[in-house]
Amino acid sequence: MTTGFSEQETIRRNSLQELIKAGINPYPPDTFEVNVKAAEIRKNFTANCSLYQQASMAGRIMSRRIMGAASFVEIQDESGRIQLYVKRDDICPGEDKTLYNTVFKKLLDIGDIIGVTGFVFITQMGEITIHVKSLRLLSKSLRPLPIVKEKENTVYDAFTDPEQRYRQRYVDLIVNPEVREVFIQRNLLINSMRQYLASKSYLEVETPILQPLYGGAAARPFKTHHNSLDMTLYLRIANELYLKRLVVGGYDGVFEFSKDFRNEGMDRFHNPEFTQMELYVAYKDYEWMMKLVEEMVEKIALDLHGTTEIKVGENLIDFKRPWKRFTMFEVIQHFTGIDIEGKTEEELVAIAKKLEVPLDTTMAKGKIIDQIFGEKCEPFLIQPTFITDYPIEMSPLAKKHRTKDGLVERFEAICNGKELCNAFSELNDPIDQRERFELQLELGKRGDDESMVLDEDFLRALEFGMPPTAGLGIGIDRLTMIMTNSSSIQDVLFFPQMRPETRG
RNA sequence: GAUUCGCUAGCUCAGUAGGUAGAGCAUCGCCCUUUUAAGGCGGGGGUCCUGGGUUCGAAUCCCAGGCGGAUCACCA
Repeated sequence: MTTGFSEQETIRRNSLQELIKAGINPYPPDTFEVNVKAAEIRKNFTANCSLYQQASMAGRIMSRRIMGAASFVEIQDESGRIQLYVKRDDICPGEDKTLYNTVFKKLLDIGDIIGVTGFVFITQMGEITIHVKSLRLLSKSLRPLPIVKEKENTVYDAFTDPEQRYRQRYVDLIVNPEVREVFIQRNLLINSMRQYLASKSYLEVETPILQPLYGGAAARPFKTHHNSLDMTLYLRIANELYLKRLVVGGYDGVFEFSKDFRNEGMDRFHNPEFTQMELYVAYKDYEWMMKLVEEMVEKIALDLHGTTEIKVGENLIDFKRPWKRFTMFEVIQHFTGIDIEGKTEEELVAIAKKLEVPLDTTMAKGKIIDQIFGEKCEPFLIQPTFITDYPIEMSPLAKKHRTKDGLVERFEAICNGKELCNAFSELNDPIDQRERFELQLELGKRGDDESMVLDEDFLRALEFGMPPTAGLGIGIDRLTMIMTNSSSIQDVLFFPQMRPETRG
């Protein structure tokens, strides 16, 4: 054979032809009536009960134990696995035993999707099982599945190669049930958050992903081109500036679950596309927003786990309100013993050097402080903690602090050593905003390739007047990682970004 | 991008002075009508990631490249 198929693939393709010859459509077009799921049976069925005498269910064959004229098969549907008992004389009541002897035993394989009807009973070994009365092929599988076995909570031959798991997520989902669970949790999390926001009567909106100017965050963008307009467009790095335009427009509470794109390095916390939820509420400030974040995240933990305490790696993280709060200066003093308040740029450089915090020449005062915080404080903040009052230089969209010179009304929540969200009292003074953009342009000239660009239309919107507004951005992938105890962002994305597959 | 580890059958892995490859499961054949990592007997299956080099001979040693993981740098 010069087909390029493996032995097992060839055998399955031959079986497919045999099925067709036997008059069986391996991919039948009609519906199969399912009246119960595996988990439902396993949950409700007890010895001698009269439930599920006419069970009809469909799923994928995951294992087979053939004992001559009777067989045990495990099939898996969306809800889990259940055992089938397939007896020759039951599925072949007449003289013709072809369905069992040939079709079932020879032509069906692990991985095939079948539909069965029968009654539920419990075997001598105590396993809840469907005694099959009829069996039908619903879809033939042409590739061998990895066979994962388990006994006494030990898993054998687990499908673990991360490259294959991420590239062929469908296989990962079939054979690794805990993976499926992570994405169910992700969906519950998003639903919980959406429900919380909807209950406050905020409006869920959609804003452009393709933007002529990228803004709202400090990051490098992806660049693309629109043919008809013959213009450069950028994939959004944040939705902040568009959402604020909507607040100018008169919506007092808007939020968006958004895919954002940043053209930067990848590691276990970063994928080029990721999901954020951004929220803007008029007539509120960052103090108010902290309360909202605590309440919302606590609710999510309760909705997902029924408790505020979540095990993440070695740590037990408690989302119970209220969370600890420190100002940026306080937390730096706490971890380094140095009070950096009121220090000049030169003094800060010296302090960073003393603390062995690496700097580069493009870093101005704000970035140096952020760097010290990132090196010396952030990794050690395990329990959810609000850090407040950031230097103005690193927050060009935040409002100046009402009492503290040189600072803005901003907070981040840190959890498990990583930023969970970022929020501030939004800058709504258009004159100040223009000056801040101009400062960013200066930083750009100095070599900071993440500095923001000036958005004239956004300034025009602000000039019409934006109410005082509190804004929030919260990383959905990061929050999902914490809530599902996942150590890599790739484990909470169905299809993490990968280089193209190569074949030698 | 840097450092480091890995890449051998469908899956998980072994391969030990360099002598042209092995196990378990899966697969194929036979036996077995309540088994469960079913069992018994027998069989097949591999561009050893790719390309060079050293050598009589390379999965194994050397060089270059590909892909992935981990750590670091930038960032959420």
